[in-house]
Amino acid sequence: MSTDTDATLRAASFPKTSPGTLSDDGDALSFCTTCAFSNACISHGLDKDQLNELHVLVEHIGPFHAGEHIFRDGDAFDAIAAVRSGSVKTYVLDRDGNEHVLGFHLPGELIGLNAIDGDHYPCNAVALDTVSLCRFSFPKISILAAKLPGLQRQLFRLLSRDIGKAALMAGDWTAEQRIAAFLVGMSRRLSERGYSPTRFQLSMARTDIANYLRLAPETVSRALRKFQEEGVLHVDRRNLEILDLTKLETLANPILRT
Amino acid sequence: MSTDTDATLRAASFPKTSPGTLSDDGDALSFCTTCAFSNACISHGLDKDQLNELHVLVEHIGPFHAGEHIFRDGDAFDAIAAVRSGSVKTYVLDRDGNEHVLGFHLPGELIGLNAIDGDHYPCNAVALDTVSLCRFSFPKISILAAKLPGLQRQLFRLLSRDIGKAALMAGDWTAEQRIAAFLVGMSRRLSERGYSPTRFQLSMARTDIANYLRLAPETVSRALRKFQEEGVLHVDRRNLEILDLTKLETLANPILRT
DNA sequence: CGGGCATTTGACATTTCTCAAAGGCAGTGG
DNA sequence: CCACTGCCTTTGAGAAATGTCAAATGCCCG
Repeated sequence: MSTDTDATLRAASFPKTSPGTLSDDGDALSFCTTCAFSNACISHGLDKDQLNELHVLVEHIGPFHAGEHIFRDGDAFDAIAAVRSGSVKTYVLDRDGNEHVLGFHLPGELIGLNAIDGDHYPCNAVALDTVSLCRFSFPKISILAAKLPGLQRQLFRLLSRDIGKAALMAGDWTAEQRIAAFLVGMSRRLSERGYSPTRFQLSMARTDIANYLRLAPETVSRALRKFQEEGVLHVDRRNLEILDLTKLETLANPILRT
Repeated sequence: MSTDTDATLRAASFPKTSPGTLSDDGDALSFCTTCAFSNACISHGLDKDQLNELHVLVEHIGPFHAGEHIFRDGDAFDAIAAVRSGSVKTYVLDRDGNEHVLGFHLPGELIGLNAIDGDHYPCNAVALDTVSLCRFSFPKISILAAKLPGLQRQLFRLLSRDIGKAALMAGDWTAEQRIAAFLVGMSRRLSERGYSPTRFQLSMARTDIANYLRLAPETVSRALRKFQEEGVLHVDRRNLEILDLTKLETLANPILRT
């Protein structure tokens, strides 16, 4: 279960902030360079004027600090958000109180897509480190989407993509395959954002990785050690260096289907 | 791996059929009573005229016979479809040729939603028994969705819902919990369509159930026998009678989160 | 009636989990 | 600056669930 260092921030944070936050960093368009959603919209038929219409819907919110919740299971839904910086974990608690990690969200990725069906978020979202977000009011973006076919299409695509992604980890794979797929996935997602595909720092605890992959933390630990012994990986606490990406990709192949 | 009793039907079937098929059964609106999608649209703000605009996009296709493919991994995507009758299995083959069942689709449910992101279907869809479908051209329905906020919203909701559903089975649950959740799910989905929640016939083989739940067929068999010995279930080949739905729901509780 | 599958059973193998404990890094307070 | 405390992580040994393999059974359909 996640700790919440300052629960009082929660109510004040995700719900609307003052309009001023939009230009807090002095450049309302700056998120374009860090927000894959916005970028994708450009490449899917939105021109500059249309993109501006999208921009006025955006609120920059945060920062959230590690352990702070962005939203909680049951909170009223009215916005999706793109991660600008930091990383976010989404999870649910089952009725026995057990945590189930649904995913990790890196810069450029959207959170809250699974809330569109319903009036409430169906999961919790917590910051793993210092997190800034772009908030998109969903009612407003829906109205805009009706006017801008490119935006509508992009939203459909993003939703559709997540359906496929969720099925990814669902197969019955060995612990090593799962972990390889996780590492390859992190590598690819980070490199898309301009980070090194081979050297990076994990923002989540081993227990979170294990929970996400449906393994015991001990199994994750042992597999990482084995990868290190085989020269595939260099592990130093949360700092990773992938020494043989090809080997990991081969292991992860059947999962990633790429 | 699925057999395809008549591969030649494939190319001719899912792609457009003659417009005449819309009224083949003499009642262009008849699918409303069997298609949850259409029903949901009504209850989400579409009036009769708007629904008619939706109807002209619809083509009734089929029937497909057991083993026939509705579409295949890699086929060009341009339509989603609602199951009118029968049931459909979706699956992928990994590069080692192993089948992975993604889901089963009963009357009223949509297939092809995970294809919207991309120009090709990312999986195969095969009829498990005799199947009729309503085909919705996706480009056309997108255009209509831009005009009808209720339809757009409904599409967003359906996509979002599938993201959540995919995460459902992803947890690490015991064989009994998985099978209980599967049975409860079937029961609920069938009763939504007006069938008995306690007596029904499975349209899929044990191996498909096992594959879907990521269990060995033997494990499914043993679990069903155990349920029968406990008086929870009566099993006769593919005919099931649920004797103690409450017990199954209790087992499935943490998975279904209901 | 016979062939081909799907399903069930039993015995056994193996992966992964569980439990218990030690090690190590980080932040706190003296 | 150092010791302390707490949490995350790693290790090891044993247990349990599930998978694998092989074979028998029974159903469906030609």
